[in-house]
Amino acid sequence: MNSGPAGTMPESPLRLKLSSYLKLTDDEQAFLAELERAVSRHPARTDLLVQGERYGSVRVMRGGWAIRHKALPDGRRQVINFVLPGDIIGIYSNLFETADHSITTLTPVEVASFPSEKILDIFRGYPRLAAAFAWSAAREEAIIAERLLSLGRRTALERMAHLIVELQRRLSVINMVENGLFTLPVTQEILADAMGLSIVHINRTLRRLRDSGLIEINGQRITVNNVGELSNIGQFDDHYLQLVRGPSRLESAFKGNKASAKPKPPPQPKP
Amino acid sequence: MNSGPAGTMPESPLRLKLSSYLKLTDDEQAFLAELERAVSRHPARTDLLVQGERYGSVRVMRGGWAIRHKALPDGRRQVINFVLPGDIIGIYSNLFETADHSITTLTPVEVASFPSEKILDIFRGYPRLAAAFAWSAAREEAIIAERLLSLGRRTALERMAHLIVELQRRLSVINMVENGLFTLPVTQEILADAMGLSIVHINRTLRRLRDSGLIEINGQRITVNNVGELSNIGQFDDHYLQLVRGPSRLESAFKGNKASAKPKPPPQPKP
DNA sequence: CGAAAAGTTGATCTACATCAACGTGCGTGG
DNA sequence: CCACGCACGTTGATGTAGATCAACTTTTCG
Repeated sequence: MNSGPAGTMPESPLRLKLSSYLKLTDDEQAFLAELERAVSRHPARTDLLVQGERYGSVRVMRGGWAIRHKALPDGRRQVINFVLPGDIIGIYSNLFETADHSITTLTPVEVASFPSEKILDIFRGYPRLAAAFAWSAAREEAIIAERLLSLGRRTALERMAHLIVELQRRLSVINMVENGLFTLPVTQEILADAMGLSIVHINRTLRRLRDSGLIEINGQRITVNNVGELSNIGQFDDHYLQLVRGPSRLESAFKGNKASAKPKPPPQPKP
Repeated sequence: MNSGPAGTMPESPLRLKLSSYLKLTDDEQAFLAELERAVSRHPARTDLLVQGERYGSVRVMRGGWAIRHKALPDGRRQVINFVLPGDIIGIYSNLFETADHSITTLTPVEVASFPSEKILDIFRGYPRLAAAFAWSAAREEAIIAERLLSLGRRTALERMAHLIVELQRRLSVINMVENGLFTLPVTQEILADAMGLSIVHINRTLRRLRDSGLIEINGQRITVNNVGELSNIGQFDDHYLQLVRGPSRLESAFKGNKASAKPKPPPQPKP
């Protein structure tokens, strides 16, 4: 691993992702760039964080894939989520003493990190940015909740279909898909641990998807031939991914700026 | 349902919960109380929020039980989490346009709500409180992640054991358990939807736990006779619940206060 | 009190796990 | 440059946790 400010600073996937939610000012972009300045590299199959370990700092994935996973004492393992470029590792769970999960790289990876205390700076000085980070955290939770629905109520075939579509969508946002083709640097064992299935069953399920012509796989390259049908099978509803940028609900609050604080008529819940 | 400022203001479960993370100043407590001022009541089996619907405001559970759940188009349903007193409903997902899940009450419920924009006020004027809220959100995500581990890699018996211990612990923090006895206002159908199992199998699993003397059930009252054994069965590691209050990692940052980076005067302080 | 909701239990079915054996690509060291 | 080893993928045979179906009992509640 190799640390320190990077000489070149290419496009930041995080900025890309946050921009899909909120148009960032120059000031905010500068601050964001500052946060991502300390970059380090790690080879594939490295633990960036180990369950039970103390948190160090907040990490921002700049390139490569990783998984967030939890293990049972007897060795059974569950992959909670895939960590893709632009994802923030433990922005809030950093407030915990120690990690309740591990992060392991799947490919060589480029990670920026900044001390946890800077979160407070964001809160204080950049509330809009803080909201964007919060949005990103909410999105991540939504992804996990959707995965919970998969494991609880979808069949193996549906789960696989759903996962493939989800990854395709998430990667699209950061320009990592071309004509339905993208890299899936993942063994069947990892897929099994992500979907709560056995390796063998993953293999058979992928075979079914391949045989029906919906996807093609060559090594780590996967091509989605028919997103529509795949989405149908997985009962995929992309709402939870927050891909379309509606007019931000907070945009007005940001503009009027004074926000509220006191004078606001008691809200009327329960429509 | 009955809205507006409540005449009496008993102990706030949220304050209780946050206090387990951070000792709140008088000022912060006052602000928190202000946030919880607009209280409304809802009967059992009411939707507080429906998948696909627009978010209204941030809600704080003050009393009663609810579930957060997602449904597939064909009707299959997954309970994502149980919403208990002190839990905040959608603090960050409020930044989404519309909800990707539903919230439904299980019992009569008392809910406080405040407009989403106030989140910005918290960021700006009460960074410590913002951190406490973020901690609470991280804790909720940790609970969901642990549930994902359950559905993916634990057997039915293990899942049930784990869930019972989890609920017992969470309820303990807000003083809702007495000698291992607590109210579980939940049908077996809901348990089934939470554990990704069938009703019948939930029934048999509960029977096994009852027959082995680990728990007793009378209507909606459940008694845990042997937490230790139940924890073993469920491979329960309470780390993710963040129950023990270590010295907050940010405590020092809060004290030294200036934190780091570009010092910006807090633009919008307290009311 | 009567009906619907919730809980219970046995019989049977099945999606997925486990076991086993073999194929295949590839990185490393000789 | 080959070969050996090993991680990974594949496929068939068989086992099983949990689903489904069905019938019945108990509780809840208008």
